[in-house]
Amino acid sequence: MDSNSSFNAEQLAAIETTAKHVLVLAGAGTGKTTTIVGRCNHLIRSGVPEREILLITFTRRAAHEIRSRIRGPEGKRSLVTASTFHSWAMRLIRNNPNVFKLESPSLIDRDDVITLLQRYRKTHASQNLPKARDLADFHSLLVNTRLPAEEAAKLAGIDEDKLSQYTEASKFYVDFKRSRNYIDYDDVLERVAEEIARPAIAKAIGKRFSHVMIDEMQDTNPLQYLIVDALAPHVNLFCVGDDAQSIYGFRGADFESIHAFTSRYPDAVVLKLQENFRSTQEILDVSNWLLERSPLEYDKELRAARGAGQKPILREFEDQWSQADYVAETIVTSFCTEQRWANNMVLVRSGYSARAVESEFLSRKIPHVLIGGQSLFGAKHVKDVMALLRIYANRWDELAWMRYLQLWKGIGEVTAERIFRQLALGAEDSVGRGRNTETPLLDMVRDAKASDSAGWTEPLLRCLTASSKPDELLGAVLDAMEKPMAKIYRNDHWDARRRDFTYIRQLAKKHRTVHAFVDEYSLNPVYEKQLEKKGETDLVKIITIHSAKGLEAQRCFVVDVARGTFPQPGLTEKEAEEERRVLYVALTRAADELHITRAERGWTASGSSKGDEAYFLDGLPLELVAYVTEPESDPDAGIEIRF
DNA sequence: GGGGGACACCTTTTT
DNA sequence: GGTGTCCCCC
Repeated sequence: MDSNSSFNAEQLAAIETTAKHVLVLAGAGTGKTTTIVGRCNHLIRSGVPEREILLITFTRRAAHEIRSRIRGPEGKRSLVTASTFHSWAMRLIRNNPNVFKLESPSLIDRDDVITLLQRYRKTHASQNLPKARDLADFHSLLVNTRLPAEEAAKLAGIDEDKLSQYTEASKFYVDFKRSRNYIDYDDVLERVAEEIARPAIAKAIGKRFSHVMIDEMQDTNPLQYLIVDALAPHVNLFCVGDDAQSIYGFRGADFESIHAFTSRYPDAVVLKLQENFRSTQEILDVSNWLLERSPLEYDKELRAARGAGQKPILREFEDQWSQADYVAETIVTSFCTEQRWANNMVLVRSGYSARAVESEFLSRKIPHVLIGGQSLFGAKHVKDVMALLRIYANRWDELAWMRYLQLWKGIGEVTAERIFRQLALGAEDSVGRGRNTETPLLDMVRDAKASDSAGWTEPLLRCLTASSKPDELLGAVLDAMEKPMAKIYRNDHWDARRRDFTYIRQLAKKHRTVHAFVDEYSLNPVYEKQLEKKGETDLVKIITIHSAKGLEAQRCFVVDVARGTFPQPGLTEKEAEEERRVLYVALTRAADELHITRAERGWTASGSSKGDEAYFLDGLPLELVAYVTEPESDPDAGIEIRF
C-alpha cells in the first residue's frame, strides 16, 4: 500500500497534487479511503509534520478506520489528528475556555434535550405543542442550516401557523442551556464556528494545522462549512466526496454545495476517481440504473475494473421471518466452503429491520455483530448511573439531578424539582453568608437524609465523597446503586443490564478525569454489541446503511427493500431522492454477490405497482438481476422434486 | 402528586 | 419489543 504502484493514475494525481485546495470527487468503491491515507502518507514523506495534519470525518467509525491505516514512525501511534468535526471542536472548547467563552460546560445528548423539551411541553400543556422530538429536530435544523426560521420550517414541512410554537420552544431551550452552562452537539460546532470567524483565531488554528482533509465532503452542512470557510485562507484543504452518496440531508447537509466548491474556493482544483475496484460490473449495472432513474443529475457511471461476475439476486418473501431465514441459510451454506463469516454483511435501513435477522442469527448461532443500533450509553440503566457521575462532575447539572431523583419510589417530576431547587437555593445561601462553601452540597444532603424515606441520599453521599478517579468513582456508585437498581429493574432484564456495567468500568479506566469520561460517553458512545464481540473478528455484520458507508463485503444482503418501507410513504421528492442515494450506498457495498430482498407479496417487475407509493425497483429491467419469488407467492415456480 | 395500566405509534439515519 | 402518552385511581 505504500508504494506508488498500488495506486492508479487517478488516485496518484490526487495524492501528489500540489494545488492549495483540492476536491476529489470519488464514486463508490473508487478507493476513497486508500487515497486519503495515501495523501496523508505522501504529505508526511514530503516533510509535513504529522501533527500539522487534521483529518475530519463524519462518523467515529470512519475516524477510527483511517487512524488505524495511517502508520506512525516505527509502528508508533501517528500524530495525525483524525476525528469527527464534533470531537475536534469539543477538544478545542475544553482546552481554550477563554477563547470559546465556556468554562467547563456540560455536554448534553439528544436524550437530555428531549427530556427537557418534554418537561417544557408539560408546562405548556394547554397549547398542544408538537412532540418533543420534533421540537428538538427543528431547533437542530435551524442551527445546522443557518436558515431563517421560515425557510427552515419549509424545509421541515412545518405549517406556518405552527411555527411560533417551534420558535418559542427553541428560545426556551437556548435560554435554559445558557443559564445552566449546558452545550449540545450543535452548540459545539456553533461555538467554534462563531469564534473561528475571528481572523486571529482562524490564523492560530491554521498555524497548528497546515493541512486539513475532509472525508465525505457531501455531508458537510452549512454550520460545518462556516468552519471550513474560515480555515480555508490559512490551510490547505483536501476534500473528498461523492454527491451520489449524500445521505445526511436530515442533518442539514446539501450535496449541491460540493458542486459550488470551485466558486467557493477559487484556487481549488477538482479531480475525479471513476474506476471502481470493489464490485463486479453486474452489481454496478443495477446501481447505475438506480441513479439514472433519478430526476437529479449525478454525472456518474461507475465502471468495474474487475469486470464481470454474477447477477445480483432479487428475492421476495412472504414475511420477514422467511426473509431472515433465507439470509441465514445463504450465509451458513457459504460458510461451508468459505470458512469465513466476515465475508457477509447485512444492510438495513433502520435498526428496526435488523431485529428479525438478528434473532434468526441468534437461534442459528451465527457469529455476528450489530452496528448502528442503540448505544450502550443510551440504555436506561447506564444513563441512571451516569447521572450520578454527571452530578459529580458538575454539581448543578439539573438534568442529571432530575433523572437521578426520579429513580426513587415516591419521587416524580414535581418532587424531584422541589428537592433540586431547595438544594440549589441552600447552596446559594451559604455562599451568600460567606460560610465555608467547600462542601455545602454534602452538608445539605446529609441534612436531608433524616427526612429521606425514598433512599436517594445514601448513594449520592457515597458518590460525592468518592475518589475522583473515574473507575473508582464508578465502582463506588455501582456499589451503592446495585441494590436499588435491582429493585427498579426487577422485571426488566436486570441480569442482562447488570452485565453492561463491567464494560462501562473498563471504559472508565481509560480516562483521567470524570469530566473527560462523561464527555466521552456522549461523543463516543460504545456500542453494546461491539463490546461483547471485542476480540472476535470473524463475524457477520448487521449494519445500518448510514453506518456502512465506506465499508464493503464480498457478499451483501440488502433487506426490506419493500414498497411502503423503503422509501417510506409520504416523503417529499427531495427526501425520496435522499432515500434513493441511501439505497445506492447499500448496493455499492457489495463486491461479488448482492442479494436484494423484500418481505412482502406482490412486487411487480415493470412498474404496475399495487400500492401508490414510490418504489425504487419499479421498472427494473429483469435482465439486470436474477429474480426469484418465494414458492408461497407463486406455487408453480417453487416446485422442486427430490429423488 | 405519584404510579400503574391501557393505548397508540412506532422506528429513520449520526454527532 | 419498545417507548411515549393519556387517563384514572391511590
